[in-house]
Amino acid sequence: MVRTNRSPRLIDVAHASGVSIATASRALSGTPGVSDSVAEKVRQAARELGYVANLHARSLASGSTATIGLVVHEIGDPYFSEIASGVLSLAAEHGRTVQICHTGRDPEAEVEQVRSLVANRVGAILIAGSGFVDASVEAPMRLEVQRYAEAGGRVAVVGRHHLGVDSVLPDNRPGGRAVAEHILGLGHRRIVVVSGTLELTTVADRLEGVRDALAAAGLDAGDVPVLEGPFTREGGRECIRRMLVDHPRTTAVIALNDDMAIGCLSQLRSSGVSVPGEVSVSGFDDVAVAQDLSPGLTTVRLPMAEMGARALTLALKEPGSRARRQRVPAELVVRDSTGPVAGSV
Amino acid sequence: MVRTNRSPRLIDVAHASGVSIATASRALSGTPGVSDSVAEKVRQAARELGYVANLHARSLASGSTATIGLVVHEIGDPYFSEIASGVLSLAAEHGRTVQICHTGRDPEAEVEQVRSLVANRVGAILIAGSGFVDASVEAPMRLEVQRYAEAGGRVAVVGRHHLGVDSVLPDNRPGGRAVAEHILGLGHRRIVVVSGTLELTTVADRLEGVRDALAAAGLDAGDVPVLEGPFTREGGRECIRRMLVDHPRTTAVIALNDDMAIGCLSQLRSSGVSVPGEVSVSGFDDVAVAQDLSPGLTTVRLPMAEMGARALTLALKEPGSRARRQRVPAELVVRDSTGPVAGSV
DNA sequence: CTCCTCTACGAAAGCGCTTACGTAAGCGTT
DNA sequence: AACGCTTACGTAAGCGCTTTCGTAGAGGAG
Repeated sequence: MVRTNRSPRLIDVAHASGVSIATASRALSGTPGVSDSVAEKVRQAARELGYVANLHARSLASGSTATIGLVVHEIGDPYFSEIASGVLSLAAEHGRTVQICHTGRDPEAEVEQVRSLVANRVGAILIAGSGFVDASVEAPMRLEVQRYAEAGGRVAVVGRHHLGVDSVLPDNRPGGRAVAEHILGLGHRRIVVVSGTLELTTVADRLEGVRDALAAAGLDAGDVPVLEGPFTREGGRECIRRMLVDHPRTTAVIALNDDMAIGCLSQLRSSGVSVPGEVSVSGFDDVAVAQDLSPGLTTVRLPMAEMGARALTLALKEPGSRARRQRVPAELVVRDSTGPVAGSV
Repeated sequence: MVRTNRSPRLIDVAHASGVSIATASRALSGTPGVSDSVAEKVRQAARELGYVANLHARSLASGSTATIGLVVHEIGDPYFSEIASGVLSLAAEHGRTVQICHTGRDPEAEVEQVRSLVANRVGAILIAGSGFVDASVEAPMRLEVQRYAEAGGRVAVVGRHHLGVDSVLPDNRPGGRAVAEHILGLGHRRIVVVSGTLELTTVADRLEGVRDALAAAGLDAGDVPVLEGPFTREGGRECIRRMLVDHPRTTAVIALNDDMAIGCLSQLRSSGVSVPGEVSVSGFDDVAVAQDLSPGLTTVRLPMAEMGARALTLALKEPGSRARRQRVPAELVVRDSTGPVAGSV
């Protein structure tokens, strides 16, 4: 902490405005019990002195913090940085500061980070990013979060269930179904799903949706190979390489997030496969660049920034008697990366 | 703050290990003056109780914080989120937490945010993002930062000069020169620069570099129009629209960041102009998607994450007697969005 | 054996705020 | 006029730590 030469304290403001420190505190924090005239006098004095409350002292005394903690998998990933953007903007409006940590999708690091946020007595914790299908992996996190919540802490998650707290949940399954229907509607039948690790609930849910559509179209799940790779651009490239070898006659690729889809486009281009001429590609998320790719990426739009903001809103609200769930609609956005199956043109 | 039912306090640890609270404090924070045997006993007790120090109390008492503040223009922007990623990762290694704020490139909001970080007594402040050419716009920021630094606060900036503090500075000018030379080397002479507002020093520096190259090639600055727009994808699109009307014979576009370049590619494609066939396009920054665009974007690589990490390192170091500057090399990365001028093939 | 120097520890004073509690004044009742 | 109620403010007790200062005991020097 900077011992700013003479950083004014509350007592200085109190003296300057001729009131007690208690009254000054009340006036500045808007606690009732101060006449308007006195309150204004205090605020004036504070302004003139350039007084700003010491956050730590305030937190220590009041037992509450204006800081909210945000845990993401990787802040450099557009999906998360857009969520963070929504959180930061809304938090700023509420005069709250945001402490961000990223975990590199490591479940242990995740628990670690949450623990440290709890220790730092943040006012609320926001957790963004998929959970894990495997309950035993998810358990420590769930425990930590529950303990915090039961002790009165506020938690909200985005894109994650099974944690027993308020959540903002994108329609992953309906979204998956929607893209798949779109692809099927274009006549594609030799389809491949390019997927992140099936350990992630997000992946599982989206895949579920895709399978719903396939089943509805009378396709067997076995007819549609699922290529699994890292949930990143590189993962997308890798899956396409495998696809070109193992499933060369594929006409459509359903990638389960935009990152992978971008990798798919990249690798298909390098391999001289035209999109959507020979192979159609779809993504999921609608990250900002999706529309500027060439071809523009057909994908499912998730309002990431809004999701972040809504999670914060939930966390800031009085806790309900039970965990609230807000569904966020996923909207199919058709662009140029998908087209009718080649033979059918 | 969560009044965790029985969140153990230092005094609990002290009692449990049969020492005074002072000794317990010293043992846990590693302050000398405690025998090894006692220290170990205390640590053991702390572990058993699940004790974690209250950050606010510690900060209040000690006058220093483990939190570092990071100010960026817009966290949703890949340039900044990649910098943030570097900062977060390194901070985690040092056991420091990071508070991020974004300002929407609004100089006033920027000062505001810095002020609030100062008020919150963060341990160090990192500021990422271009400054403003206009000294009068930059002055309040400079003042705030200087005041903080003089009071002993640690500040480091990335991609920004004129603030009189430690800085990590990408080679914007040499980088600008390098791309421009590359474009010129391909035979282009009817060139347009697509630029963010010239108010930004980053833009000005890169443009300077471009002009260096043009001059060296015997071109007059007047021969190369500079189209100014928002420093975003949409800005890039907008500039291309103007270019197609006002400078229809252009064969190469030098965009001063990747975001704009991506917008340029997008608009050129919509307008049916082939890249690099009819028009070459280059960017600047090498954000992660640049390589996955179609065509892959020729650009200038800046190691954003590393820049963030280096700024943090500077801020964590003992302050030097004078402001340190670290130059970060900018490396030309040639991909497919640039090619020889059409007629010359 | 006394004096002095270290070392290891405890007592207690804050850090800058919030807030429970006390009190004096103002006002309406009866 | 006495009583209670409300409002507006002051007093002071912490919040959970760090750190200064003081002291007891061990050990060495004389």
